Amino acid sequence: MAGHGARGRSGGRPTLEEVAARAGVGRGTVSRVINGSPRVSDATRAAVEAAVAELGYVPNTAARALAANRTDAIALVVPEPETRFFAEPYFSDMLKGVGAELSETEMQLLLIFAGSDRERRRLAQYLAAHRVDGVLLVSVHADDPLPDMLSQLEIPAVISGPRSAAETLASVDSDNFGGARSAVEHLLSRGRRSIAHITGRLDVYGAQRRVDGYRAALRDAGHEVDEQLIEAGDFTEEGGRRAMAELLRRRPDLDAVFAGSDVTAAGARQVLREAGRRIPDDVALVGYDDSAIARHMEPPLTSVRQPIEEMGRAMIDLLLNEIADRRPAASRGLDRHQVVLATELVERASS
Amino acid sequence: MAGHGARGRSGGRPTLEEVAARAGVGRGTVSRVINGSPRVSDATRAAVEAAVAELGYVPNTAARALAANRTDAIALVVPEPETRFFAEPYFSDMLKGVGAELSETEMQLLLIFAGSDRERRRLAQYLAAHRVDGVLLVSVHADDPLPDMLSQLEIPAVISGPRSAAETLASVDSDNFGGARSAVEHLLSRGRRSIAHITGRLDVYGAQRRVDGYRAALRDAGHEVDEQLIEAGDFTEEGGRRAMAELLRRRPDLDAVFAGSDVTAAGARQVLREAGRRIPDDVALVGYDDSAIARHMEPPLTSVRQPIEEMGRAMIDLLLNEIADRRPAASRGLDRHQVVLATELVERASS
DNA sequence: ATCACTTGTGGGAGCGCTCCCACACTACCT
DNA sequence: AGGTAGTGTGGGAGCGCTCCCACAAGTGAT
Repeated sequence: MAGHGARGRSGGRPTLEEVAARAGVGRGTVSRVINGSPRVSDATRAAVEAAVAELGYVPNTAARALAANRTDAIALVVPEPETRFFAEPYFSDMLKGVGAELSETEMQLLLIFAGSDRERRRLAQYLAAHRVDGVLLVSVHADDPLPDMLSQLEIPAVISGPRSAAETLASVDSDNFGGARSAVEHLLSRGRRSIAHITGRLDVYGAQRRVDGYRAALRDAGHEVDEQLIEAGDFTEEGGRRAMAELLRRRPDLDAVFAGSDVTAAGARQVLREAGRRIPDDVALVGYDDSAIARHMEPPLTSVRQPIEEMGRAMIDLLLNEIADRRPAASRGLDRHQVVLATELVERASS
Repeated sequence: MAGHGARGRSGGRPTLEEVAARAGVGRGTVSRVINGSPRVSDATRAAVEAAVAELGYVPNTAARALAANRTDAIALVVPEPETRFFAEPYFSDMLKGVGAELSETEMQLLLIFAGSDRERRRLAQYLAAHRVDGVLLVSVHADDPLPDMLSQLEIPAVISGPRSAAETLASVDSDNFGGARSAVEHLLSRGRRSIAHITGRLDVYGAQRRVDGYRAALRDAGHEVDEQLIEAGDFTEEGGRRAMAELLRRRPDLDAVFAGSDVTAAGARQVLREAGRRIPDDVALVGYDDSAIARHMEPPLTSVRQPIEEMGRAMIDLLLNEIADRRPAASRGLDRHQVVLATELVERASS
């Protein structure tokens, strides 16, 4: 017996070779047809396609992956527990964009949660085995080792929300600076003059950019920035309450608040109410994210919308380019791939 | 030059062969160590493991898949659009159980949405290419061609919620019969005598079983079943309203309602209120699913809880067995693999 | 001592592709 | 006529594993 040569014969899935025999051509030619190479005559192509159809041929992915050294799969890595993934519409919107953009291609999307340490180790193993051609990274914290690991393994990756202005990975972001600026400009145009800002977690780059945008809007309008009106929050409701109380103590005369997130705004709103301030009559309130909270708040919250679905699409675009570029040892690091998408101010009754 | 032999050499990932050379053993031996075969001496095993560690060897999945004809991946197929997946806690709970059970193994989980026709076609192609070793099917409609396709392709599959009593696929279900019976027994024990039932969609097997359980509970308690007290619903809120109105018209004296789902119960509750019936004083109400709706209803709804997370775990157990069994052309179809898990009645103020 | 197992090991063959070289042909220039 | 490209095609080699056969060496019963 020659090895295990007969394994899986007899009625198994047809192979390239069998298609070639049926079409009366060579293996290489069938491969070219399957992969859409232009160097095939129309007659031959038709013959091969007929054979493929008759035999119900479907390429063996494992063989292709082995020979071509690629997997035709990319991973969306969520460094959070499943629970948060389902709780936040952010991920669902992002996934929608990613899925839509990917449906044009042959790429398979894998969704990988890496919330626990255990899961992180599994993921590391998984990536080390190069089981995907590229990685989409969402909601990565500043000190996460994941991005560096990906660089080390030379796996193409795109991050949503760069970790800093010096981000080395390809990244997609919304225009935090512009979004914050438009929120403040909106408040100014409504005649507000004493506009406070409750920031997000300042170790998140996007939160820093929002502070920058806040400052820029004021300065561009000829106002000077009063540091007393800026108080650090952390994206949470509790943080919003704390910061609002502090701001109210320091500057009881403030007439507007721009919060770093909708959740923060919800906390601020509560404190404002308790202090007897009416919204928007006494104090105008603007949030960030345009989440469900914003729509359901009383009064409905003006908020800055980020185009999350489009961000997902853009991430796929970038990633597919990275993957394609890598094939013929491309001009790496020449042009940095950073995409920034515009935000939109959604005006509601709170301002 | 011999072919493209040098491709990927120089600093590429180490191969089995290199590990073997380093450890001073043959290829076969390394393979045995990697795959945990017991037929290796302790000394040799240690030497190989050292070499693996030194070289940072990680097996090439594609090569393994090609040689062994398996993929080490299973798919969780959701024949719904992403939106519903995120909206319903059912999926999130199930995923939690599946993930937990799978984390013990080397299997990779793929999440595949097949809501649209386009996505369905892609899925069919995907499955035909045998890109997974097994499939988990959730929330499948009675007339879905997917299960048959899987049988045809001889891909191991487990379905959550059998399509009928004659389900051929391995399946995991909660005890719909017992759940319904315990709900009705509960109402009887509370002194209710005229207990109505709003069914789920009767083309869903689980809904039929609930009706059976309802009947059995009444009969076992020595009551005869009044068909006038059974009205078909469809799991929706609107269906609940319609059915409740009808029941109230037919039997204005009813003093309890067992609804086929919490959502249905919500619809029924609304109609009861409008008819001036107090819950639970005039009419007791029990739902099914123990969803968030149940907890937040006014008054909180007594409901039958299904152990969804455990169902996820059980599905993985079954599927892994199916996959293992299939390898050596096993005794197929002898014992049908049907698991039924117990439900639990969660009593709240509505009954 | 002989036979029969058992245990551990090496390595050939093969999984089904892609890549690339070689080789026909054809077409168009000198 | 000879050269030089360009097109289409066939098929060898190799991707990195697993499977299995062959065989060495040890162990015990006869």
